[in-house]
Amino acid sequence: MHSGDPEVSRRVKEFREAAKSAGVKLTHQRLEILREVIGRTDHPSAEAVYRAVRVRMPTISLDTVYRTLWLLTDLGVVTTLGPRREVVRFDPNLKHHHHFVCMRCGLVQDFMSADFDHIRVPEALLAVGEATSTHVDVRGVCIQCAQAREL
Amino acid sequence: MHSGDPEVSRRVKEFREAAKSAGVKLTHQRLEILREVIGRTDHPSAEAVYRAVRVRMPTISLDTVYRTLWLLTDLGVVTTLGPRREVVRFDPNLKHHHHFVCMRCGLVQDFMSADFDHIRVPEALLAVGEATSTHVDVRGVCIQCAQAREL
DNA sequence: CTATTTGCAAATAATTTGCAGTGCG
DNA sequence: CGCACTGCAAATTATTTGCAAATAG
Repeated sequence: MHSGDPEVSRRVKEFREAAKSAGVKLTHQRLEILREVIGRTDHPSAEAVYRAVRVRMPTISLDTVYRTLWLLTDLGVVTTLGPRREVVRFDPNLKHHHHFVCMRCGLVQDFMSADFDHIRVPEALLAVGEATSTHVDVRGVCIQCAQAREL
Repeated sequence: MHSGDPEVSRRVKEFREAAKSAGVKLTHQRLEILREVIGRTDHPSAEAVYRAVRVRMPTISLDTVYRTLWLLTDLGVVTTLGPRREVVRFDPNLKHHHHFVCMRCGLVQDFMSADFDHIRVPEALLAVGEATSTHVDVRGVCIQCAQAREL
């Protein structure tokens, strides 16, 4: 995927519109960062985006990259892999299990399911690697948060 | 789950054995930390374990909690939620997708699957919350790492 | 006894923030 | 032309490490 890619121009245009309606300025830095992150499939860290963009724009700073990536996230143009700012959390459950994750409060509840332990994976994955196990994240809203919202 | 729980004693015994065969000492601190983490289902952070253990053992330090939790992880007594030490990574793919994760090199490859988008979840989850979407993590070894291992 | 382990304090790493100058609309 | 944005440097937060004293085996 390079800069001339129609997908990239489509997403850049999408961002121009989102930026306008959010009253956000279109700076050279923001466009470069956006082009870089859209053109990648390896889920880069802020640092990795910084290194790549700096080649074309040597004066850019790492904190601008951070600020811009969070801005893009807030505008719904990109997402993050896993939750924002994760601290290490420990899990005493050694059995193969799955998670229910509450999108409101971050609750993570384990559950077992023999069906989920070995789901048949798409044929196309053979080209990526060999699958060992499958883990399902069920996202939703937990009972407590659902009740709090009803009030 | 409290200290008298048979499950806790079973796991403590398991740890005593693992510790002996690894040539690791059984300190008061380690046993308290182990009891605390085993007795919880909320996947606590090191900080949370520290706060809880400090009630019974006021002189314990946060770094001992960290060292012990990683020790327990290395001994295979507990695991972590997500990979060790995660940096934020950004994902430009806004479509509902799933991940193939290589356990060797950390590669995360997106893939689509309409089947995986809405798997029927176990009835028991109704007691936990309302499910909105399902996301599958397929763990395994990617082609590159598999080839490297063959050499 | 003596090698591990602990607690303290200082070091790191990733990320965020305050501020003065710069540039988009 | 004014307010949002940038770059720099300094602050924060989570986690790790060096070291002298404490302790398990």
